[in-house]
Amino acid sequence: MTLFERSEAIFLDENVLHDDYQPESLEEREDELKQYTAYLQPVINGSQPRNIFLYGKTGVGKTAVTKYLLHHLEADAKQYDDLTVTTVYLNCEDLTSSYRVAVELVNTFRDPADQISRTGYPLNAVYEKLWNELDQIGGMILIVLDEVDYIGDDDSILYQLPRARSNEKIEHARIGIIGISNDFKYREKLDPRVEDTLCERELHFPPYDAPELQNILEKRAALAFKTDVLEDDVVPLCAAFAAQDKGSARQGLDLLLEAGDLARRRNDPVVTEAHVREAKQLLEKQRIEESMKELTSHGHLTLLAVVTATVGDPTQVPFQKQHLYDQYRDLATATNRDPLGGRAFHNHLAELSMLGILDRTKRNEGRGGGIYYEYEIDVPIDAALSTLGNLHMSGELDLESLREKATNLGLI
DNA sequence: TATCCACTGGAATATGTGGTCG
DNA sequence: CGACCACATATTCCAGTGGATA
Repeated sequence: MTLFERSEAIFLDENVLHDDYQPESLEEREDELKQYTAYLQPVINGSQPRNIFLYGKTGVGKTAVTKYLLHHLEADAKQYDDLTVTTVYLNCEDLTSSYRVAVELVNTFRDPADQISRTGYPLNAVYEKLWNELDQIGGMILIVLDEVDYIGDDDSILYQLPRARSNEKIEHARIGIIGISNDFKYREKLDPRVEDTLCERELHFPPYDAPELQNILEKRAALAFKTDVLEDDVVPLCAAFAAQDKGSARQGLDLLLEAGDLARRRNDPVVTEAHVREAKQLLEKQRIEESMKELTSHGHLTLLAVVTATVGDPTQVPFQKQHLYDQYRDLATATNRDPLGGRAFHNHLAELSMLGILDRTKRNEGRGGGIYYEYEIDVPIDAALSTLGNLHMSGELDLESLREKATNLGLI
């Protein structure tokens, strides 16, 4: 009996739709590409590279264009004997401080057997190690910091790096930084010293509109899918969904991939509009489950408090903090945890709202009422319960009876 | 128009964990 | 081991907030 069998039905090469795929040519970004190339020109000439700052929403090609250009830059530099170009790409999404970024950089340069740990050293010691590594490599070193805005208020690395040479920390290397951010207000938050060095050259990436997205998706779809497996309205629909949301190509590609995968799993011969719509819901659901899993146990209890309150009295549905806090404290005691203070609980509610798991509405009832938020669960209750059920605290809590009650009340 | 409610949200400070180094 | 280090989470404190109401 064959357990695994390669399905030949839908895809030619689904990797083309994945995040890390590097296309041969880039669509719809000619102007940015031209400008960007000009900014990088000094590198080839062997002079001090300019720091470049890119901003634009997620999935508008910032990272793709950067990787594409740096790839070419490294390759084209090989023809000049007196020039070595090294590029480093670093995504800062879980590097929340300059310290972490420095550690990460040192580790990417070092041998896997010779890594340093994320804590323990004084900040200066890590910088020293970093200068050493950079100096050993020498030549032109371009450091890409994707999602720089994740580095919090401590931006010291952003002015240490470009100045390292003039401060005589290093002598054999010239450093250029390319910062990428999807928060264009980030620039204003920067330390002025950082702002004028990091943002020497700027490039703005606007969102794609529907026709542009459609063009991009069509090019990729042609490579990814077999001929005639896509119904005519599939690509336009993916493009439209992505355009009306954020104008992100990433989103459109994910949608296309998921729709294709859905069709393949069902052994459907073609991908239809219905697959796309279903894929959209599936992706959304995955996103939310993902963010629910990453919460701390108090975060989970907070969510559970909202569920409990909702099931307890659905007529009262948007709840005020105090009511939820009472529920939460009962749950915490029931699971032998010390309940958090009110302020911390408030932070958890705020975080859940940011993630789109709770819906938060500001209210002001004036004298006798005051200003407060009302919270309401914004994901299906059974989804919340099943995700919570898969986590560590299952067993300590009677989620089943909650589910039962919710079912009886018609909430599921 | 001044008041007042029920929080909100910033900031300073504390606690606990996981790490280096001599 | 003890002195130090960075960091995530919490706690404590408190100055706003802003519109319905007296």
